[in-house]
Amino acid sequence: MIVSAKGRYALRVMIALAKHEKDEPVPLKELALREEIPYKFLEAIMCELVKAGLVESVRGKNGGYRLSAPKETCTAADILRITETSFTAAACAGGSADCPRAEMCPTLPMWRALDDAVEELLKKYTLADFI
Amino acid sequence: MIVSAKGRYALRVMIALAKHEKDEPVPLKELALREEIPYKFLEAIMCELVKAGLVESVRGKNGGYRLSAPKETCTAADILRITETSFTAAACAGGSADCPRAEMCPTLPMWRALDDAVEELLKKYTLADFI
DNA sequence: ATAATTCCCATGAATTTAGTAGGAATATAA
DNA sequence: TTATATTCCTACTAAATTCATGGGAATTAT
Repeated sequence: MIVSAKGRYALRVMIALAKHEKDEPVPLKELALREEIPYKFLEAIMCELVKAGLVESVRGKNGGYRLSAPKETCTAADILRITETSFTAAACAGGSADCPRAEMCPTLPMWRALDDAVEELLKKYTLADFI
Repeated sequence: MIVSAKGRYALRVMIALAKHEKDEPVPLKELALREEIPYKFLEAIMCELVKAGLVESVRGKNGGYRLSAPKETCTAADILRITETSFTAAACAGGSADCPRAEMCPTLPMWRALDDAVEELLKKYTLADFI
């Protein structure tokens, strides 16, 4: 029930990008160095962020990454939803409830409520708030 | 960021014990069978619950387990705090903040707030509420 | 004594998370 | 056009954690 390193790295990198006011993209090399995140691991994370549309990439020389939306509109929830393989408290609380006990499970409402509470809280923090 | 099987098992077993109105203890064998939890795994879980004082054990023949407090006073937070090896959202948010970045970490307040929100919510659910 | 039980310690299997490696594709600039 | 800096893609390995099992000692009612 802990946020993964991947998720924390992603948040850190997004904050770093948010701090970078200029329009020129920031290369991975620089991000990895400055934020002390393993280069290749971060590469995989950036790929997910790009696919999710949170970040834009520019290929080739002088390329790199930049936020694809203003820092005021990107929330911690947006980021962690992508990096956390399971963003829910209990697997059964998710949409694909394959738990055979789901029907009569007395705790399901609690897991749902927990998910909602977490989501609500994380939505309150935008990248701008961290700067 | 998911609640472990161990935690869910623990909650289920505690609910089962709460349902058992009689004063006689319920043996592990019966609990494991009824709740479809691997016997030996549950044994380890019960051991932790006993050590934490949530459950009383009676050894020897006709022995077993029973709640050590009324079902109205034991909350989901009490149970999960014990079974989840990390009950916090981010390791750094815990008391033993060994993260070298803790000083200047912009996200720490969020992790703290998240922990608080989770704890508050889980405290609202007592064993009695699940029955 | 016997049987039913909890307790304790050690080990193994499965899954997930974290991190690494190599090279193809793309774009800039000299 | 060639060198260089970059992202993108696929596969793999290592480490950690979670889940589960096994064997037997201690305890207690009958």
